[in-house]
Amino acid sequence: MLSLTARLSLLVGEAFAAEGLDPALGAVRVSDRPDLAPFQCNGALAAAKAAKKNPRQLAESIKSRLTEDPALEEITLAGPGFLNLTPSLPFLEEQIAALVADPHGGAWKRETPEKVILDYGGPNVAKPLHVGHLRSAIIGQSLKTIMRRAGDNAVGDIHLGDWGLQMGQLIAEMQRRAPELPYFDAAKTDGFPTESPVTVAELSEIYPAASAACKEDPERMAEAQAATAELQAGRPGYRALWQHFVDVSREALEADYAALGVSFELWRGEASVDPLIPVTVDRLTEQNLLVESDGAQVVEVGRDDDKKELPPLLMIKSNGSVGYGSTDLATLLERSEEGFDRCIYVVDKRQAEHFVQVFRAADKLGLYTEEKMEHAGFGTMNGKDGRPFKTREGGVLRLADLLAMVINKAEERVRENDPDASGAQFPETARLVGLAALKFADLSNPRTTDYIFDLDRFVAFEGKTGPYLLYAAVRMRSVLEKAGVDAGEALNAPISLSEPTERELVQALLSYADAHEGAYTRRMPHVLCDHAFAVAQAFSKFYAACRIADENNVTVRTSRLALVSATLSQLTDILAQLGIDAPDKM
RNA sequence: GCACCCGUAGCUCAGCUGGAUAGAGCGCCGCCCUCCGAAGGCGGAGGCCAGAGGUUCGAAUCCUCUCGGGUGCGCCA
Repeated sequence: MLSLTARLSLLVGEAFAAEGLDPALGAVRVSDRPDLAPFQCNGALAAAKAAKKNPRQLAESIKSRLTEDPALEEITLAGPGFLNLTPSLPFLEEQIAALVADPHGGAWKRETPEKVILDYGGPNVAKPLHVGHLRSAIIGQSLKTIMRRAGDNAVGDIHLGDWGLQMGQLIAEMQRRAPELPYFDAAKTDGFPTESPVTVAELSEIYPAASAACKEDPERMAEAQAATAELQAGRPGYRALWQHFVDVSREALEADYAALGVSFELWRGEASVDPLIPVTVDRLTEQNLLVESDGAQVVEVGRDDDKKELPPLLMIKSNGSVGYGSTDLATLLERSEEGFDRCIYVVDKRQAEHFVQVFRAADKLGLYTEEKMEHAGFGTMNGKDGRPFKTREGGVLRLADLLAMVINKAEERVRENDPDASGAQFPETARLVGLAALKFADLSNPRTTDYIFDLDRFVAFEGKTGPYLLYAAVRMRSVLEKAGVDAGEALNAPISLSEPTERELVQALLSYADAHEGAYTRRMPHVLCDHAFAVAQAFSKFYAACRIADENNVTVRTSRLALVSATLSQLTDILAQLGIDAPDKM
C-alpha cells in the first residue's frame, strides 16, 4: 500500500497540477522541523525557480487549494515557501485502518515482479567461514527476503569456490604429505576409496599451510598450478580426491549457514559449470570475441570512454586452467538458460572491477545486457587500525567463534533477567538474542561502506541494537497476552488516536512502504533497520506514556490493543526481512 | 603512476536526486520502577559537517583544488 508520505504527495501533487505545474513537485516528506509539523513539501521553491515566479506566492496558492481538505488538520506557510503539513486525526485513523486491512501489511509491492538470482555465498571449499563471509551471507539473505516481500521470485545461490587454484594447492599439499594415497597414482582410473582421507578440521589446517607454502616458494606454486590444470583436465585420482574435499566441506558449510539462519535454494559451485566452459569458449570464438594475449585466451572488455584502462577478462590461462572469470561467465551462461530478470552478486566491493569485466563479457556474448546484472558490493569489516579485521593473534576471526561469543554473552544476560530462573528456554532464547545482536549490528551499517568491527558493539544489548527490537516485540506480545489477545492474530478493532505518542507510532507504521521500497531499490537493508528501530522507539515511548492492558476506558483500551497488535505484526514482518526471529520471552 | 571510495559530536555511524535550528546509538551529567517487562522512558552538555575556492536566493549534499585515510589496477578468488 501507499505510505503516508506517498498519499500526501498525491494530494499536494493535485494542487500543483491544478496550478498547471508538475504534480511531482508535490512530493511530501517527513519534516526537518517536527516542532512545526510532522510533514513538509518544498516543491514550491523548485517550481518557482523553474517558472520564475515568487515561491511564497505560489506556495500560498497551493495552500489555499488544500486548506479545506479533510485529510489535513493544518497547512501553514513558512520561510521562503515551505509548506508544513499536519494530517488530520480522521485521516490518520483511516490510513492505519487501511494498513491493518492491507493483505501485504503495508509493505511495498513491486508492480512487475522479477525472477532474481542472488549470489551471496562464495565460501571456499576447505576454508571455514570467517567474519568476512558474514556480511555476504547476512546481506544476501536479507535482500532475498526483502525482494520476496515485494513480490519477486528471488532465489539464492551459494556459488561454492571449488574450482580454482586453491584446489590444486590442496591436492599438491596432500601429495607431499601422503604420496602413498591411491589418488596420486596417475595410472589408476577408478576404484578410489569412498571414505574421505581427511576431515574438515584437517582441511582447515592443510589449506592455510598449502597457501602459505605457495606464497613463499615458487616451486610449490608451480606444483599447485600444475595440479589445478590436471584436476580441471579430469585426472581421475585428483577428481576423486577433490570430490572428498567438496563433500566434507559442504557438510560443514551447511551446518554453519543453518546456524546463522541463512539458506540457499541452489548449492552450485564453480565446478558445476565446468562442462559449460568449452561451450562458453565456443560461443566466444564464434563471435570472434576470444583473443590470444601473452599465451592466455582473453575477452577484451575495455571501452574508449573508460576513465581507466580495463584489463581483459581472462578466460583460459596460459597453462590451460581456468579462473573465476571463466567460471563466473559460464555461470551466467548457465543461469541465462534457466532465465532470470536480474542477477545480483553480493560480494566484497573490492571485486567491483572483476564484475564489470564479467558483465561486459556477458553483454558482448549476448547473454544479458549489463543493467540486468548487478554487483551489490559491501564494505570491509576493519579493525581499529582501519585495515581488514584480524584477531589479536593476527588471524581471521572464525564465524563460529564470533557466534559462540555473542550467544554466550546473550545467555549471561538472559539468565540475569529471569527472576524465577525456570531456565528451560535459556539456550534457545540466548541463541535468538545473540543472533539478533549480531545480524542487526552488521545490517544496520550501510551495505557499501567499510566499518570498524567492534566486538563490544556486536554484543551490545542496549540502544540501537537487535535486542532492543526484540525487547519491544516481547513487550508487545506480553501486553497482548495479559489482555487475552492472541498475538498471532490481527486485532481488527478501530484505532482512534488521542495521545501524541499514539499519533507518532501510527505515523511511523505508515512509513513502512517507504522504508521497504528504499531498502529494495537501493539494495540497502540498513534502511529497513532504521525503520524497525524508529517503530520500536515509537512503541517504547507510547508504552511508557499510555496505559494499555489496564486502561479503564474500554474503547481506548481496545483501540490501543489494536495498535499494539498492528505494531507487533509490522515489526515481526520487518525482522523476518532482516533474518531475525524474536523469542517469546527474553 | 592511474582509477574508485571515504573524512560529520569524545567513540561508532546516519543524512549526500541542494532547502528551515545537521540526526541516532554508545559514552558523560541529572531524573523516572507502591501502575502492562528499567534490555526501557524523560531531560542536559557536546559539532566553523577535514581545509580552501566556486555554482546557487539557499551547500554536509553539486563542481575544482589541497591535505589526510582506505581500496583496486590480467594468469589468487
